[in-house]
Amino acid sequence: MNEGVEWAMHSCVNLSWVAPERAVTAAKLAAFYELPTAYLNKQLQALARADILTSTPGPRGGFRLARPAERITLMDVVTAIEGPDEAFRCTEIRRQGPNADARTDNPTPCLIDEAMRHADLAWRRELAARTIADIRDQVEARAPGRPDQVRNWFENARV
Amino acid sequence: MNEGVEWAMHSCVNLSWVAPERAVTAAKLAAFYELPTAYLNKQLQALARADILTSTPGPRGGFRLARPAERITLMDVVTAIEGPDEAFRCTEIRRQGPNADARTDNPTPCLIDEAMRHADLAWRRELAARTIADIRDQVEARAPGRPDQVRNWFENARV
DNA sequence: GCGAACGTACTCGGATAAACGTTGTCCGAGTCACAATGG
DNA sequence: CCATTGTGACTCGGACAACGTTTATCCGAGTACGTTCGC
Repeated sequence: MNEGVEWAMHSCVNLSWVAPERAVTAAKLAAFYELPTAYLNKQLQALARADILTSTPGPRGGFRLARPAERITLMDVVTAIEGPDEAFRCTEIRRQGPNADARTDNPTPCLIDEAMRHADLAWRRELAARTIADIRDQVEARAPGRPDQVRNWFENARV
Repeated sequence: MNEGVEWAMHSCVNLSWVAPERAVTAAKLAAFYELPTAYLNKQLQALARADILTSTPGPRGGFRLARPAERITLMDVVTAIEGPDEAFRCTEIRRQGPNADARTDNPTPCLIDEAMRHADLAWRRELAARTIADIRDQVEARAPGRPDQVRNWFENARV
């Protein structure tokens, strides 16, 4: 799985602590975790394309959450970065070879594909059940000072 | 996800239809679906290393299931091919940067990692609940003649 | 005729290249803020 | 003093390389069978 998923999720949680009208630049988001700026920018663009973030160019520009953290699921973030395709892709090899199912219009689905999709669906269901707000709240419960710390650093840091 | 997973699963189902003492060569298993022989062989070796198949060299050699199909789960096959690592790997970026959690011995786990592992676990649970025998039985229910067809082809095919 | 040893062909097994996707980087287009200027 | 305009710097955005993993392939080590030779 793409490493950018981890970066994107942490960045979304951090963005959930800044004032809604304040935008944070990709450079600051990267500096926060010492990540390569240009590459994180690429991931943030993917989040913007998926309408998870909104991006504003120019001075005072940057990224901000496009909607409340309660409505951003981990599944949304994964889909934005990794793409909508599921991990297992059935290539229908049973249609090839000397013993291929004769009927090319065979309506019966590949049972292996079906089983893999079932598992994939369970995975997606779990991710769709957790939001950025859930993570944020749990962090706040363990470290009450964290929101202010993050907000202040983004406000004052000199990148 | 590795494409070999699909090949391995189909091959295991096919092997479940041959007599337990009859070994099938990698060449025949590959010809059945017109797959690249040498590369399928690589996947079969991985299955053998995971004790899912047993391999015997020399004439009349080949591969056979190491245990009844009822005791081979789809999870076993995926693990054998893809490796034991989970898809998402937490790199602990929260420990990096100016605002890193001060305590390096911080016992609190990364909550994002925890959520991803939870989803991964659900995925694994689904795959562990399905066996090669389940697939085999479902195929037989839909196509009663399939077992004989496969067995005979493996017996008589001239590769 | 029977048993054992030999040679042979066949199998897996791991070591070795090519292709694709991910990772990482760079510079240009667009935009907002600020400052200077004129009324 | 206030509105306007021009400048400038700052931001994202997509186009451009480098690395690593996956895909694909090949040849060698080992084995069981069939044959041959000796008794």
